[in-house]
Amino acid sequence: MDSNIDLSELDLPDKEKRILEAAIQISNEKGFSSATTSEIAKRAGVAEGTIFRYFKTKKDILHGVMLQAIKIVSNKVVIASLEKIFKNEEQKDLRTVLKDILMDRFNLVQKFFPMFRVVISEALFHKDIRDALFENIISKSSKTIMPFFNDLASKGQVRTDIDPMIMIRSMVGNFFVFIGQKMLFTDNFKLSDSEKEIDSMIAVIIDGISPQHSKNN
Amino acid sequence: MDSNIDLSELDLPDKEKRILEAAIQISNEKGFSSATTSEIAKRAGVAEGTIFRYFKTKKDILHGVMLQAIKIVSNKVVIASLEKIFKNEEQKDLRTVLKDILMDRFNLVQKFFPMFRVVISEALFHKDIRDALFENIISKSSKTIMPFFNDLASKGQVRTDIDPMIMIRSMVGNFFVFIGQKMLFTDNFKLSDSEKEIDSMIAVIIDGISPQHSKNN
Amino acid sequence: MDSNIDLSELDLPDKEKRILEAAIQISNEKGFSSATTSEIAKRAGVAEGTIFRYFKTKKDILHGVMLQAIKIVSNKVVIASLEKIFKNEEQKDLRTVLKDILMDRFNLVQKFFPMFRVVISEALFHKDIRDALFENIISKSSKTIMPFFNDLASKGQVRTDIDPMIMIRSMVGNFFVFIGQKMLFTDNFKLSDSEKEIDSMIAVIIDGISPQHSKNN
Amino acid sequence: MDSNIDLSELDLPDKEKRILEAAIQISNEKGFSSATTSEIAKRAGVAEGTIFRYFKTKKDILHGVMLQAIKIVSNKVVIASLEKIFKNEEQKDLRTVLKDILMDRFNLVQKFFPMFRVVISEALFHKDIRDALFENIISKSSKTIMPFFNDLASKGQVRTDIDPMIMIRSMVGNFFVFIGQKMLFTDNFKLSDSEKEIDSMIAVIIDGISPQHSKNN
DNA sequence: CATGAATGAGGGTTCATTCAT
DNA sequence: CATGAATGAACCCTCATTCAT
Repeated sequence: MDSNIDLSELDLPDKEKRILEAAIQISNEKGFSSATTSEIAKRAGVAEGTIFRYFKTKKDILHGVMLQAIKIVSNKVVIASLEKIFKNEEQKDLRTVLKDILMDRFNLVQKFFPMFRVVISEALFHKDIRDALFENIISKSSKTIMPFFNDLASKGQVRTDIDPMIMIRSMVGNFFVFIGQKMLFTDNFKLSDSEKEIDSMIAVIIDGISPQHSKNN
Repeated sequence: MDSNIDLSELDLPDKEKRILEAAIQISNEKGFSSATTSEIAKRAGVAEGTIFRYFKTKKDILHGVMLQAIKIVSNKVVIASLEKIFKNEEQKDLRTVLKDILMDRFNLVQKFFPMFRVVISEALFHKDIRDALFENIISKSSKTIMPFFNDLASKGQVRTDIDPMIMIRSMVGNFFVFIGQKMLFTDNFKLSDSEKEIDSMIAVIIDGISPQHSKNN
Repeated sequence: MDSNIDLSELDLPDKEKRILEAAIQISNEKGFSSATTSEIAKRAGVAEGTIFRYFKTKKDILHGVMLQAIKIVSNKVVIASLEKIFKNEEQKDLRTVLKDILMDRFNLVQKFFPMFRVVISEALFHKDIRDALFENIISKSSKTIMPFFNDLASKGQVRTDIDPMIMIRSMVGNFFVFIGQKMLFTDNFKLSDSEKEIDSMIAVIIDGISPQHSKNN
Repeated sequence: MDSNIDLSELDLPDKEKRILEAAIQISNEKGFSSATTSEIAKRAGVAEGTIFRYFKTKKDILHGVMLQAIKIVSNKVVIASLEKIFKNEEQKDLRTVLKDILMDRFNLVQKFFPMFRVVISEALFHKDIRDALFENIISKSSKTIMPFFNDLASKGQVRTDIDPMIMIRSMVGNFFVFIGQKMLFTDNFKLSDSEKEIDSMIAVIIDGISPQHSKNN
């Protein structure tokens, strides 16, 4: 879990990037409020004063992290999602599409886990972070996924008797518990080792925990 | 979210209890590392020095909180669970049993949410907390639930083609996302308003997101 | 100018007194904003943190100083003034009364010069300090002195064709310039050396700078 | 009190002038030690580094200000004073001459009040500033005013039984207290509103506070 | 056992000054 | 000459911890 966050693809001054990376790294190790600006500066290889040229207050570093998280999610998670999905949905069935998406998302979350850990831990206590999370990520993602779900529904691939929100939540819930278990409770986790587990998980998402006799014929 | 944690049923010196309650309350509001011993003392109605009679360091307060959380979960969640389940399983079907359990669990989590929020936020960063969580709660719960699941399986009420762990995870995942959404993103949430939502959720857990035509006949 | 302010007669906790004294001493040497809390603590013989048990912020130390200055002025300058004046006015003429008062006041200001220097320098820039100065000292003193002046007027000892305020200002002006010159521009000033100067000054206050031929006969 | 100090008549590089003006303005608002080089630079419209091309250290800015103050006083206050006085003294009596001078001086001090406030506040604490003040302004002014006073004395217009220094001090004292009251304790002060007050003040300076019956006949 | 005054290390932040561009 | 990013010492202030009462 050495948190080599790579913000290099972002268009930021070198030092600002290094400060953000250092902040994420250290916050990932001990939580944002336990990360000191002095340590962040040291890890970033800048003077402590330099931090405050780029971020007015320590809290603003966190906002900077959030902003990057939002950008990454917007660019990579949501938009890339759509493309992948719409390329695939014609040829493949729901099971395969879901697997593609989840595997991809797992890789992404794994890569940005330090960042997400920080954001989540802060969201637990600060409404403003939660609001940013909601407005920029959750509601945006919802708006993107909804049409896809409606499309699936119209093709008879998902239930129509249930609010799509709740089905999405099922996927998200499975996803997060899986992630949490792997990242927090499993040492040296490798996604490739878990393919079977993911298949099973998708099976449960799609068909539930009830016996399958009636369904599969 | 006014966090009236009540530790009164626990066998602790009055002051220790009040310190723990105060620590939970304040940590619930701003996170443990942002809670100061001075504020905890004030809220607990004791002198600051008194805290250090009961807890060698501030971190030990957290361990105290963990310990209580573990006791509560052991006593209430796991054991009470079993009793309820085993009383009911003969008469009721899976759907009803699940709903009973979940509703009860929701109420519990809601009541102890402050404590859980603190534990979770700390577990995000401290392996020792995670280990305590795992050994005392997760693995214990697993051991308790597994036989029940096996029993369900033998009665043909749940799938046998899937590792029970993964099915449990599905339930847990749905549970946590629901809890998270309600407690963190919904103002003035009341569980009673959500019964329909819970029914749908259970439907998805049991039958998945795929269309139900073949299944229900 | 070694500023041995002595607040011992004031009813304050020992440490608070020492902090105030140290703050006055150091501010007297370099100005309040150049005095650091670390140096104040060192001079007061307390830990830096101790300062903040007694004064919430550094600025509050200044308010503390102001408060003491106001108390001293209220108790010593204004009230004692009155007593002295009313004891003497029957027997002595204006010249003697003025001299008594001024000499006494000079001694006092000299003793509390460090404190006054700090207050004045802050008053130059901060309206709130000026307001405190005005309400607690200036207007209070005015109210005390005015009746005395009116009394003098009714006895034909001072002019009635001029607003008493302006006459008081003349005394105050002479007083301050004298003080300023002695304390700031004269090394090792001793008041006793200046008696003749004070006599002359009083002569000018009373009779002005115009030739005295017509007057003295 | 918007401190539009205008140093334009001085022979200085444009940027140096702007830096000095900005320094005076800001120091006038919050005191020199609370004025930051960054704010001075911003107000002057130059880069922060540029300040240090013209002034080796921040303290040197203050010396620069002092120097300008001295020049202004030398040029305007003292020299112009003389001219005015010597032009008028033949035709007018002491009262009128004094009024002319004071009114003119008031206008000047008002205009340069920001600069004076800074100089005075610094002089309170720094002997080197006091020394500069003394050598360049006080003693110079004295030397200029003394002959004028002697001249007045020889014409029987001022007392001869009193050290002229003390009479001058009376004028200066009245002057400063008046200025202080108007500039620091009066909102939106306009000199023109105070003509009567100034007349009274001059009356007190000239004739003192004692009753005038004997004198005026 | 309980207190809370006292501590001082270390927190976030500011700012005069430097120097590569 | 002018710039402004970078610096780091020093600032004010907080807080877990101690200890005399």
